[in-house]
Amino acid sequence: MQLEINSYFITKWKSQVKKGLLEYIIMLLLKSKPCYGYELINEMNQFASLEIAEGTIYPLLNRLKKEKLVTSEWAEMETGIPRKYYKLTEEGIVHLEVMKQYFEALNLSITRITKE
Amino acid sequence: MQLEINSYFITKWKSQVKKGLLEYIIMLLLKSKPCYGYELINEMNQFASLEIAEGTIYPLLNRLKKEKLVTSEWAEMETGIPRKYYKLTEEGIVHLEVMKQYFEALNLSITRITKE
DNA sequence: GCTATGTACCTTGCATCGCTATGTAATTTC
DNA sequence: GAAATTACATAGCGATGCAAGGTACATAGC
Repeated sequence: MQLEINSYFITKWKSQVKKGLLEYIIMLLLKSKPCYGYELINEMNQFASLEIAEGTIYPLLNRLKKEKLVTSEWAEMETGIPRKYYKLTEEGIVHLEVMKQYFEALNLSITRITKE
Repeated sequence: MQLEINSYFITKWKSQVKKGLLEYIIMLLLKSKPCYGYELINEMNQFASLEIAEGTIYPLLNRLKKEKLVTSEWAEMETGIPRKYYKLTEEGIVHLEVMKQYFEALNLSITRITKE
């Protein structure tokens, strides 16, 4: 008997893994350089092979802004549509550090369990 | 000016990180040995420093059972309250492998971005 | 015996957040 | 001038961790 993968389960799971981790990854990316929303979607896809929807990124960025972890600024382009650039605040950097510690500790535990 | 940590944000974030990762960690633990629900809470706390509530673990185990990724079996104890032991199925092992690949790839990306 | 604590299971309802779907508007390409 | 791309935004749905509440039995201390 062939064991089949329940792709519905896996798809659902992947989407759940993104919850929280997305916020972390976005903040990591914003720490290295300010980005605009549409750009982040491409960066995520390229660097992390993570497909994310526009309906995910814009609410997320607004949440981070409301929490004062990022600031945004419109940038008029010489050519093309105006872009809203997001930048990590000092507070964002401090929070990112806490998140990093948590994630790395968690990650270590997972690695340990995996190798058991 | 002192930069304060918004613990509410961090608490919320940690809870979000657990979404999805919890399912993965539980399955990893169950692969190494069959466990009962109450035991998993302690194992999680000990091995992963992850505090999880009972209202989290029992619905999660039932979901996994419904998806046929685990089976359960009552074990009458010589002494003490009966326990419901959960065990990863063959299907569960195969799914866990897919999840492992996804998580490790994601993890690699995060490491890369962090060091950028 | 009786109370408190611990073990072990379960369920209801809320809050959060990724995603689909949809919309707007400007720009670029053919 | 039609189609595709860039770039933003929002409403509503679905999935899931958690607080809160419940049941039932076991054990330890008084």
